[in-house]
Amino acid sequence: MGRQIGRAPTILDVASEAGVSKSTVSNVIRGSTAVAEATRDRVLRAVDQLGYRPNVLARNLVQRQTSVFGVVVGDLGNPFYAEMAKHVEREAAQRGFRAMFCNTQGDDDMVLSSVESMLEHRVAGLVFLATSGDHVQLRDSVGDRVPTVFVSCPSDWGDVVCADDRAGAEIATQHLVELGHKRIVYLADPIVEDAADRNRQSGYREAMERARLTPVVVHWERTSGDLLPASIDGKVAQILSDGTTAVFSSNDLGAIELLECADRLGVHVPEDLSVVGFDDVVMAGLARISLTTVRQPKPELARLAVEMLAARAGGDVTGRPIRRTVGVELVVRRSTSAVRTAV
Amino acid sequence: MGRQIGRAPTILDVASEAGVSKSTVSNVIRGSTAVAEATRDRVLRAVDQLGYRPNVLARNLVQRQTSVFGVVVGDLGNPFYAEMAKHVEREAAQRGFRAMFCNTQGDDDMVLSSVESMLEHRVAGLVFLATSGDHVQLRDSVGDRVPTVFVSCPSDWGDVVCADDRAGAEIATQHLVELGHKRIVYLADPIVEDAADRNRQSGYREAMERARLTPVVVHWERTSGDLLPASIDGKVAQILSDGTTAVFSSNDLGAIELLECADRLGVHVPEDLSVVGFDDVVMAGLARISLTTVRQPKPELARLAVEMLAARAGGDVTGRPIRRTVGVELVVRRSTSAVRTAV
DNA sequence: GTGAAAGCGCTAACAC
DNA sequence: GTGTTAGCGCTTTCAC
Repeated sequence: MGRQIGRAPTILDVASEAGVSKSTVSNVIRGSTAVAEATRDRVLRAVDQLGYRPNVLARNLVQRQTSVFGVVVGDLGNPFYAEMAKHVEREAAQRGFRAMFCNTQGDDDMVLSSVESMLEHRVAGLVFLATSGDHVQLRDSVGDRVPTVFVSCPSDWGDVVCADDRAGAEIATQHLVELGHKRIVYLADPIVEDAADRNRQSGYREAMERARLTPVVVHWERTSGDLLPASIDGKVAQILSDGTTAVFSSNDLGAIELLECADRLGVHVPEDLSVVGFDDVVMAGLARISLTTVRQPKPELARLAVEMLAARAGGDVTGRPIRRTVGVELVVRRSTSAVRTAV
Repeated sequence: MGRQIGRAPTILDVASEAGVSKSTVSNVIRGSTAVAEATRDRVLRAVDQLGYRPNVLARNLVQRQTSVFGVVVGDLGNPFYAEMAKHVEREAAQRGFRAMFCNTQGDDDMVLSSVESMLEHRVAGLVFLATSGDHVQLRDSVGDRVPTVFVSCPSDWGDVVCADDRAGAEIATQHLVELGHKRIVYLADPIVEDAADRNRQSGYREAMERARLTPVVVHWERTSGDLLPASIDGKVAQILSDGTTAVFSSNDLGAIELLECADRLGVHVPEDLSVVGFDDVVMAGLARISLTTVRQPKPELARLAVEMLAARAGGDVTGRPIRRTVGVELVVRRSTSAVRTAV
């Protein structure tokens, strides 16, 4: 008899409707082995008529693998991550993969539980988008069961695709040095993943030391992921009061917040203070922001990461973790200028 | 004996390891019916030792339903959508649902194929985040098999959760009217979903007519989703040349781009031109942008949408589509001011 | 309280 | 070419 109403039609319903066996239907659906023209037509008609849609779950169960990537992202509210997330999804889709997202708000426990859930969903791969997490515990939980790629956040395990943080920081600092700045502060935004921050810091230090200048690292404090209120003005005022004429922020968001502070404090950028960021989010290019920054090639990062994952998922690549670094470039805008000669 | 190596352990492996039947293991995992304390411990130990992780696919297959929502979003590069996406994911996670995202770039075909794929994955519900698509065709393809909610984009089918577009546009326009502006242009950004745009336009028209002013609607042209190059300066110059002193943009991104244009053209905001946006993206609050705008309550929109979907998925709500409208408020910043008295 | 057995919707040999 | 069959890993009656 007919199938139960209210239930999605199955391959069996199609089979009986078309008067063939379910394997034949299966063959047709997968565009597989030679099926007689006439049979295929009958099946297709039945599919159409019943509004049949293959159940991916069942397929994945028997094939023992899905075509879904799990993407763990710190904060979609941060334009850099949002832009990266978009590119990752696009690249994945182009290769026939869907993307499951988890926004962890930078909470380590959330990272762990999200990953757990994704593994239970048997994702074909895991993408970490700039997640700072306890990598040891994470590694334990992921094991080597599923291909994993860290994007824009160097890790000591799993594949890594990241920008050349060290070189980027170096050219950014060098840019400030060449403008004649002596007292250049490195402003560390806690949102930036630790390992990435270390690399950027080391690039900064290198450039500073080469110029025989003293590195000064200041840590930005954040209570949440949002833009900060005026409460940090004091801290910034202090930084500026001791002769600092330039700041290199570990990311654009921090730099933009600094710009806000400076405006509030009546400090002119770039006349009194030069500011350089890192990332080159879209916002940085707005005329009113016009932030000099180090551009990360977002589409390329995403492409390489997904390519890697797809290759591993398909078994085309196996073995030891692969680490790819892509170049960055300095985008000079109007937040930096030559240091003002002392009066 | 022993399970095959290289394969994830199954409930059966756990069963034999613990010396019980698989149903017992199943009972333990689901924290279900009374299981003897001792048995539970043995099972748990085995789970731990084997690193067993339940296969959600198998569970979903037999239960005939997943706990994954499909989220269709136009462009994660647009901060408003990115912020909404984040909230939707958070709300879903809190209720035990995962989120599968598709970024459609505003391409109708992409919407359709994304939805198709998500339905094949048997998502428990569908969220449309401001997707302008062919709703008729979409409806055909979704049918009434899966709960669907449109967020911030009114639709004639499915549940709808959206801001009060009409009222928002009205207060925005009213604000400009009260500031003494006579020639107020409505700038329509094509990114904004059609139905939402219509509502905003109608609010604008109403306020204009009440003030006995002539509505003027100008359509923004976009070649891609990105911020526009200087190529639109001409068009904007033209708008401004005919005595326009205020513009109400159908969204913040358009308003911010207008700000850019104005800067380039040497038009001062708000002295020469007042600008109001719609959405209140984070960027709008930056001191350097300081855009007067209509705030959409993003967290609330997301919460209501997910609540709705979860209720439908759980069968707690059935029947005709429900439409919820949430209030908006005008956030006055520094992009608007009283019209300058003619010299 | 625990186990046996029958599926969930599909794929993938393997016969015919 | 097409049909038969045996699972994929789990839940869920229903006996014991």
